[in-house]
Amino acid sequence: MAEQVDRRQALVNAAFSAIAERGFEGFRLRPIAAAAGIDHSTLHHYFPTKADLIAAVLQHVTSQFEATMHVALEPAARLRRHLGEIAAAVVERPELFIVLDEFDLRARRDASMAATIKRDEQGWRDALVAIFEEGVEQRIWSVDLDVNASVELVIATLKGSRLRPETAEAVAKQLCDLFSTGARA
Amino acid sequence: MAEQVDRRQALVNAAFSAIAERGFEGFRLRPIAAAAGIDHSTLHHYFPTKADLIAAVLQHVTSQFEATMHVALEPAARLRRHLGEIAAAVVERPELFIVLDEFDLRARRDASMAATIKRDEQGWRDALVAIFEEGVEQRIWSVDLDVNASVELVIATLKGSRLRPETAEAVAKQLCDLFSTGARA
Amino acid sequence: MAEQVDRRQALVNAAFSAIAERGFEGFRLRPIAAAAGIDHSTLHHYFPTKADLIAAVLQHVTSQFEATMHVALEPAARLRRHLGEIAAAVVERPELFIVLDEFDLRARRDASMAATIKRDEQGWRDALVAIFEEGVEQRIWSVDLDVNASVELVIATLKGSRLRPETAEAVAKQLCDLFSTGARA
Amino acid sequence: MAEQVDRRQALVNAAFSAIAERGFEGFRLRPIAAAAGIDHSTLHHYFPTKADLIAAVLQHVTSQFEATMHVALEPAARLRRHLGEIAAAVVERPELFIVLDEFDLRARRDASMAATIKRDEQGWRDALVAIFEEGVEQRIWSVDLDVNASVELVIATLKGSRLRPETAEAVAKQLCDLFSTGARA
DNA sequence: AATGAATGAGTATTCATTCAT
DNA sequence: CATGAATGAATACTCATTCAT
Repeated sequence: MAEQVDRRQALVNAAFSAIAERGFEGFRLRPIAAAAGIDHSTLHHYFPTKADLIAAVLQHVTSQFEATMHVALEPAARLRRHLGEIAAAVVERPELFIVLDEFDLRARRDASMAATIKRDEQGWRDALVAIFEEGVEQRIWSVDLDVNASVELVIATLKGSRLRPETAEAVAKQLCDLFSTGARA
Repeated sequence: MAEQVDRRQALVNAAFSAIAERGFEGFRLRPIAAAAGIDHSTLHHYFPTKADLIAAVLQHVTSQFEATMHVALEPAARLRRHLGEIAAAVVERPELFIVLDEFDLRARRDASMAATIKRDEQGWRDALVAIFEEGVEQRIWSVDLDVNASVELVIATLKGSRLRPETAEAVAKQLCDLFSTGARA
Repeated sequence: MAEQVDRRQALVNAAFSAIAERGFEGFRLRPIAAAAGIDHSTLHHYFPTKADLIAAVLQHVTSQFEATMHVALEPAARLRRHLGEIAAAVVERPELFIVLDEFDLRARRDASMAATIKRDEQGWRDALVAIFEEGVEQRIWSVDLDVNASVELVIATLKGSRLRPETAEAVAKQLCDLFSTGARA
Repeated sequence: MAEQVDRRQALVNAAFSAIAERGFEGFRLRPIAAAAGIDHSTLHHYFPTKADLIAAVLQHVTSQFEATMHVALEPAARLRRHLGEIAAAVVERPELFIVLDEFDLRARRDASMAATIKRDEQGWRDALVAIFEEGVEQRIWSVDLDVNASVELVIATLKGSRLRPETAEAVAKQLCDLFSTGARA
C-alpha cells in the first residue's frame, strides 16, 4: 500500500523535475518511468494517460502554495511579509515557479487545467483582497485605492518575477515600498 | 521576387498563429506549410530546419516592439504613456504577448533564443532606466528611489500581465498611480 | 524468450539478405521489418538504430568464419586445404562474401566497423603466418620466402575472388600450385 | 562549347572525388553541383539523371586504364613490369581503385554497368592471356600451366589488393616471384 | 503489480527531379 | 544555359498506448 503511494509520488516528483528542466515540450514518459525505477508500461498502471500524470503534477505543485498569510499582522506588514516570503521562495525554489509558468501557459489551451489553477489562485486572491480592504478600512491606504487593481498588480508582479528569480526580491521590496510610502521626492 | 518574400512571410505568420494557439508543445511543421498553401517539403526550401523557422518567428515578434517611448514627455508622463500603450497592446493583440511568453519560457533552455530576447529587451530596459533617472534628477521622485528595482518592477508587472489581458490596463494604471502619488491615506 | 531470439535473428537474416541483394546503398529498414513480419517500428525495439542492426549483421557474418584451420596437417597440405575450403565456400555461399565485400568497403569510412573486421581478420592472418613459418622451418619452403608478403598475397587473392565466385576454385588451386612447386627450399 | 566540356568534366571530377571519399551510399547530387560551382538543377542539364552522371564517372575511371603492356618485353619481364605498374598505381592513386571497387560491387546489381566493366576488363584479360601463352610457348613456363587460372589469379590478386594499398607492391612482387621460380618449364 | 513486445500514427528532414522563368 | 521554387515519395526514428503473459 505504502509502496503504491511512494511509487506514485516518485513518478510525480520525477515528472515535476523533468518539466522544470525541459518544459512540456520535451516531456516524455519513458524517462520519467526510468527515473522512478520502473518499466514505462508500469507507469500506465499508476497514471493511465500522460494527461493524468500531468494533472497529478499540477496538484502537487499547487498543494505547495498553502497560503502563508500571517493574519495576526496589520495589513501593511502582512503585505510586506507575504511579498517577501514569495520572493524568497522564488529565489530558493525557482523550479517550482518555472513549472507554474509552464502550467499557466498550458492552461490557456486546457480548460480543466485552467480551472484547477483558478481555484487554487482564488484563495490567494481572497487573502490579498482582505489585506487591502483592511488597510483601507484602517486608513493605512487611501479610500481611493483600487483594491482589485492592487490585488492584480501584486499577482502580476509576482508572476512576472518568476522567470527572473535574481530580481524577485528587489522587485517585491520595491512594490511594497510604493504601497507603503510612495515614490515622490 | 515578391513571391518569395510573401511565401516566407506567410510561413512566419502561420507559424506565429500556430504558436499563439497551440504553443510550442504542439508546434508541427506540416500544418504550417498547409496553412501557407505549400507542400511541407517546400517549407524546408525557405527554412532548412524547424529552428530556423522559429528564429524567424522570434525576429518577427520582437520587431513589433520598436520602442514607443515618447522622449519629449516629462518622465512621469512618459512612464504613464508607456505603461498605457503596452497595456493597450496586451488587450488588443494578446497573441503577441502569449507568443512572447512562450519564447521567454523556451529561452530558459535555448541559449541563442535567450540572447536574442535579451538583446531586444535591453533597449526597453535602457529606456526605462532613463525615465527613472531623469525623474529622480528632476526631483519628481525621491533620490532614494531604487532605479534598477523600479525598472525590474515595471518589466515584471507587464510580463505578469500578459497571461491576463483583461486586467492589464487596470494593473498598469495602478502601478503608475503608485509611482505618481503613492497609496497612503 | 525463444521468440525474442528468433525475431532478432529473423531481422538479422533479412538484413543480411537485403545487403547481399541490394548492397548498403539500397538498404532500408522498412522492407527488413516487413520481411521479418513485424511493424517497422517494432524493429527499433530490437535494434534502436540502423547502425545497431548493421553491426549485428557484421557480427553474424564474421561469426561464420571460425578458423577452419587443420593444425594437424603439415603446412603445405594445410594451406591447400584452407584455400580449397574458402574457395568452396565462395562458390557455395557467394552472398556471404558479397556482404563481406560491402563491409570491407564500408569499413573505409566507419572506424568501428573497420575495427571489428580487423579483429576478425587477425585470427586468419595469424593462422596463415603460422603455416608459412612452419613451412620455412621444415624446409618445405625456402628460407628466402617473404612470409608476410605471402600471407597478404593469399588474403588479397581470396578477397579478389569474392566478386567472381565462378573462378574462385581455379584461382585458389593455381595459387596453391605456385606455392607447392615454386617456393621450395 | 569548351565551357560545356569543362563543366561536364568538372562535374565528373567532383563526382569521382565524392564517390572515392564517401562511396555510393552517401553520393548526393547537390554537393557535386556545388563543388562544380553550379546550381543543382543546372547539373540536370548536363546529366539528366543521377545514373547518367554515374555512368560518366565509370567511363572516366575505365578510360584511365589504357593497357600499359610492354609488348616488346619477353613474357616474364612483361608480367613483372605490368604487376609492378599496377601495384605502383594502387599506391599512388588509391582513390582510383577504391572507386573501381565501388563500381565492381555495384555492377552486381546493374547490368549495364557490369557490361561496361566487362568490356573494359576484356582488354586486360586478353593481354594477360597473351603473356602466359607466349611464356608457355617459349618454354618459360611449363606446358602444364593453367593459363586461364593464372590470368584469373593475377586479376583476383590485384583486385584484392585495392583495399590495402600499403601491401599492394609486396603482394605483386610475391606473386611475380612465384611465377618466376615456381612455374618453370 | 509488472513487464516487454508490439503498434501505428506521426516527426523533421532529405533528395532526385521537374517546371516556370 | 541557368536558376530557384516546388514537389512527393521516402527515410530513420519517436512515443503514447495496448496487450498478452
